[in-house]
Amino acid sequence: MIDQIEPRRRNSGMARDSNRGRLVEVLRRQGPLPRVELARSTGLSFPAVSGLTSRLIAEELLCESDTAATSWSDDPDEEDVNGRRRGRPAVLLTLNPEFGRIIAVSLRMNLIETLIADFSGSSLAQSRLEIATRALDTGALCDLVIAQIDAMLEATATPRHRLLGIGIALQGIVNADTGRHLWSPALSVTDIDLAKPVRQAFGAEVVMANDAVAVALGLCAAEPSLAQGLSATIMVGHGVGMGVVVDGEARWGAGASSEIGHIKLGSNGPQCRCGQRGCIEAHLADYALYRDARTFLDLPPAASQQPSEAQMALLRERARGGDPRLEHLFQQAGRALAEAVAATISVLRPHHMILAGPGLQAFDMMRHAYEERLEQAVLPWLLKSTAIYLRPSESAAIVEGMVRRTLRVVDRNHMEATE
Amino acid sequence: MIDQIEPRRRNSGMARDSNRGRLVEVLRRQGPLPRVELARSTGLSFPAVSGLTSRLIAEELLCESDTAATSWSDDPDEEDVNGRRRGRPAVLLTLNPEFGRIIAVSLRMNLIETLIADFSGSSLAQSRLEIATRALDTGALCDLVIAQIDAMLEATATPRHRLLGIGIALQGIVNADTGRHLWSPALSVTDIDLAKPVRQAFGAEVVMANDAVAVALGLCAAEPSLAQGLSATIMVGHGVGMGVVVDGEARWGAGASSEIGHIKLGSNGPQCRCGQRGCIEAHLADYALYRDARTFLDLPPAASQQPSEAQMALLRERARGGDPRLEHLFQQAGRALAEAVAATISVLRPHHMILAGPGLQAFDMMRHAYEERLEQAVLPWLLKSTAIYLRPSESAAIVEGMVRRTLRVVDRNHMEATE
DNA sequence: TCTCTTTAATTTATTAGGTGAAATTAATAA
DNA sequence: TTATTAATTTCACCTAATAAATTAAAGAGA
Repeated sequence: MIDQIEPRRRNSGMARDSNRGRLVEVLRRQGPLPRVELARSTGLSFPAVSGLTSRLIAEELLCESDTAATSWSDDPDEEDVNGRRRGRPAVLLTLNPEFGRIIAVSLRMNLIETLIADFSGSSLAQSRLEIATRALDTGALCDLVIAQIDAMLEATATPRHRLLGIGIALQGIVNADTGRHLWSPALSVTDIDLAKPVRQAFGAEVVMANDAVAVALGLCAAEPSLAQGLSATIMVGHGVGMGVVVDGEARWGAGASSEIGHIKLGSNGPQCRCGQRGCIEAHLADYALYRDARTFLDLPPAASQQPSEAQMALLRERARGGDPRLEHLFQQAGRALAEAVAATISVLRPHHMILAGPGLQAFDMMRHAYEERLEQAVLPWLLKSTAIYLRPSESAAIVEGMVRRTLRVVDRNHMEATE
Repeated sequence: MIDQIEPRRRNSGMARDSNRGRLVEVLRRQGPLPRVELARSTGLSFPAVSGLTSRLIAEELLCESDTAATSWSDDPDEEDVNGRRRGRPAVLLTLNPEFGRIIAVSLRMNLIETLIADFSGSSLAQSRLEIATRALDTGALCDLVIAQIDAMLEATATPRHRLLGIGIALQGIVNADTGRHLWSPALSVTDIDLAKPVRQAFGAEVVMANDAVAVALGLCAAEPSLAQGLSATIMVGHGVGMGVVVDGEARWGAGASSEIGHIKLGSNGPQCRCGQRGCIEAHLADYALYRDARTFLDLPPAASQQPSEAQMALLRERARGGDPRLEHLFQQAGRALAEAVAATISVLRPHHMILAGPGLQAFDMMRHAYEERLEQAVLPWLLKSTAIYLRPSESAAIVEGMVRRTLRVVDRNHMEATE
């Protein structure tokens, strides 16, 4: 039923695997639960859970949920028709939504999405700003992000001291050690430190992440089966990125994100945005497909090399209309995707391989070439031991995932702060 | 000086991060240390260390080392010329070599190496058996391995109950979940369970690992700087494999080893042993180089497609003699190696990238093509953030690494067993 | 030689945070 | 109303840490 975590008795204090922290983690993952169930899933004794929760309630981190109607048990035998059983009814505990709020920002080519959520992870408000991001310099970008966050705080009447954390997902390359943002196709500036000014402006923890990592976390949070073992999520869209998640967490050597899009398919190939030639991205990303299609097709020019969603939809429509040159283009993209999957499986041997992002809306046209190449490019038994999923997720997955990631960091900080 | 590990106070019992376990781990890594130093590097208090060590000594896991002459401090200011300081002299503690013994076996193409070590990791005896491994069936293989282990026990007068663990490193593919050995170029049989019969024969824990992983662990143990962060070790020899080590441990999603050798360089290429075409291994492994060289050169045939060390030495000698066709072959191998490194860096973004194995004895001839291709194939800033090391290690590294790996498992089992 | 200083290790009292068993509480069923 | 049931809390105790004080073993100096 609910996964029985190995009990870790008689330890304490040390933050992330303190029993306090584990209670919060379980509640975060499995929603409102009564104390008995918390004891079962953490392996702690009832008295321990009782004591810990009463302290957490005193700190206002938890609260007793009055929606006693919702049932937490999966076993229908234990309930009568009203969802009520004999005996003292269980009191459901939840993360107290009023404990504080967090903000998630997704920064992409020509688009800044912002979302504010309460401590339980429910969205309170969100905004979407279309703007020519490549035209911004470092200062303007910071100001813009800060203004967006401010607008969200104001819209939900959130005083600044209630803001617990800010998560920023970026398309591009984030150095996990320094937190600096090295390069992004969405920006003309490079090697900027976005975290620091935002942290100074709000005095809240700022969490940076690659957008593929954010999507990967969002997907793993949504489907518990993906949160077990090693999962690799390839994001196909404006670029081709990858996020790696181990047991539902984005812990990794050097930053959880991979530059899979810049593996080369041959020593000579189409020009990639990165300056090198023959990158997987240069066959598969939307800008590459659109650019190549325009060499033989009459299509409207893309603003700053970046086709809009509408323009990509138009391209797909034309391809489905039966143009053999376009068909060939998408077949090429399918092969490039297969190579990305093959390299990932060969190097990482993940349990789960997830293909996500808007680029997969054209997967029907890539499928044949993709499957054909994949079979040639991966050892059969290796392919067999990896489950491949298609999730042509919409952009909301990024902020969703970023909310989860930010909350996890906020939880940890609080556990460390209160010893 | 000695790296200060974050103290993890007031927890216990739970095996692998119990404080007992951490003491053993520190001693395993840093050799004989006095109690004061143990307290410093674990962050525990003196009384805690005192109590824990006295219990470990009672269990005969530790002992007081009488080699008081050796100095454990790196700071020369704190010592006088004799290596002695004022005050009560420190009593060095060591892992008690007499606590038990372990055996490491390396199973490769036409070669079985076996080594027996005491609990402190010092080698006591070893053997080397050349035999046509591909001629063996499952039963004969098991019998052979068991006989080799028996011979080692006898040679060192080790009673069976003193054998704490057996580590077996195999060239090929090990399924970490089931422990079964799926495929190896050294064997004609597939999907065999070597661990079970050996475990039954000796009643000791059996640890299986890929040979590249064993080498990776051995290298990380030998050079502490490699044990920090994510390190990827590519082994070039009879095949091309990779081992991934995170913070000195071989923990990984699906088994710590990678099938990097079977990433494809193009959709059509030379035939690989695995049955597919264009694998990196088919350009880089010794059998491929030798096979291709024989198409235009008069060389003695290799026994069961596997050239001997002498034959490979001959090939290198001829190539250095200046045959342009051989030069081209090794350049091709250099490019294949560059692609392997490029794919690894792009996917994993490791802190350390180690190139190891006998195949690198020809690296001087591959170097130019390797460096040229590497620069084209990896994003420059990504290449810059990865340190690449050359370690054309000899075969001893495999058993060395396997000893470390086996001892770690044995330590853990003991910690769990004694609560 | 005897004492002082220094450093290592241990003893003692205390504390944090867990445990199991039993008591308490709040509901349904009879 | 009373029995039954299940969730939660109380109580007494236990383990493994800590801090402070003590003991141990050496060199240095009179």
